[in-house]
Amino acid sequence: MARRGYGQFCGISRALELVGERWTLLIVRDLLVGPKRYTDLRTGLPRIPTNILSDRLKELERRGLVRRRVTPRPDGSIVYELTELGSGLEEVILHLGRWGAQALGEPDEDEIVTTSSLVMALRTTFRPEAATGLHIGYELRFGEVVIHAQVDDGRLRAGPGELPGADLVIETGPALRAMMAGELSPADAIDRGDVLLTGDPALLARFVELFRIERRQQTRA
Amino acid sequence: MARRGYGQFCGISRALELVGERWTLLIVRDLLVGPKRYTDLRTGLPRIPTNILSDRLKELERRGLVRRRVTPRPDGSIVYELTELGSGLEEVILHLGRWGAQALGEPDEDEIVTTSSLVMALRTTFRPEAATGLHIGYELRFGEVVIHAQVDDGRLRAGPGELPGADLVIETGPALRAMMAGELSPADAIDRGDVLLTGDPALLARFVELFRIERRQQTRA
DNA sequence: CTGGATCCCTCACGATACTG
DNA sequence: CAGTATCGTGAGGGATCCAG
Repeated sequence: MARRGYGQFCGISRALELVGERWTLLIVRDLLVGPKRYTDLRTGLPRIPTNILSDRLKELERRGLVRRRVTPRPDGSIVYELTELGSGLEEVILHLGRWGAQALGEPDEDEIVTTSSLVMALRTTFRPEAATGLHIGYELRFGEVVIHAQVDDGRLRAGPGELPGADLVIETGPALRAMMAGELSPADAIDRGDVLLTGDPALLARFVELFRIERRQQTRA
Repeated sequence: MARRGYGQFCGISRALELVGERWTLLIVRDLLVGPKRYTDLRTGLPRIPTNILSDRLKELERRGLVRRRVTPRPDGSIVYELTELGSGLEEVILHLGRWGAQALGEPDEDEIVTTSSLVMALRTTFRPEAATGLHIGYELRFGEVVIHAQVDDGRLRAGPGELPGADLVIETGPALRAMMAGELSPADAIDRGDVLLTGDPALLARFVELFRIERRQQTRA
């Protein structure tokens, strides 16, 4: 997108010149979950052409958002990770995801759910005010994707992989969004067989209070 | 950017499919300041090709972010305004501008400042916590661009045009960013002749407390 | 296997001219 | 004022190939 910039001396323009190109913010989204190798990024973004991924990473590095690092031996592989400047985009991406979630609807048949997108979906929809005093560990299984979310008194730690000793393991699919959007009650979802639980079933109702897709963005606090 | 979408069932992807194309978020930025006619938008975005502006407006309307409205007689002109969905992007854009402002540096010689971009710059950098109990009206003149900012106890109303009876009128240029970023003290700016004041000069120091470009984004509250 | 580079093709975007 | 029409260019898409 920065072929010739926007010609405006403005923070928003500058931001778009830095990360406004196609695919760029999705790469940042995945890197917000943690450092990743080239192949990890390709796996998380199956539709990105390899030359584009290569271009974007080089530009992001040149612009100071991403650092290319060789991990210590013995594996000695290359990982890409966000610099402090790049990490500063977290709030932007969380707000973007919050806004976009209300436009999600049902998944298109060619749309997939990836590990990083699901982790970020939880971070996006988490409501700290609903989590005061709570200590719950969730494991979430969406098709092949397995992630976890540990809620501790208004704080969330969400990441890839399972959570041994989780209070509740939720196996589900597209019904998850419907529940989080308040279009489908947890009870109905269970009845329909849209979710499979292992652990305390009451914690599912709690889950949809903690992670919620708001119908409408609040206009201004 | 949504030629074929990203193929991911994810709020961030969906958001980028809706507003990720080039120029789109700058159009939304301008519309956040208020409804605008086609020509107003062209003036505010001099580098946008007219067919692209036309395309973007049509797509934004089709996607439910923008409404095309004919103003009541006698002028009967056409204005574009944000729907509630479109207005929901305000937080995204404010965060984006906050992040991008730290990468601004000195203006390139072909970069301009527009009315809407300056209004949004103030909204972006406003710190409510620095404004408790204050009641100040500023008029800001940046080249040809004239805008105003009325601060009232933690709230900001910023818009285009002058502010009759302003407590302080600030005439300035690129030095404004340097001051807001803490790279240039208000006193030095006055000494150098980089700003021209009409009103209480002490309110300039207050201004740079109210509107500040942070060096680094806070990583996470 | 990872971490890319290369090639070709298409279509979105850019520049400009023109119209109701 | 509010766009449409036309046409050229280059970024992005897709497949394949290559080096460590």
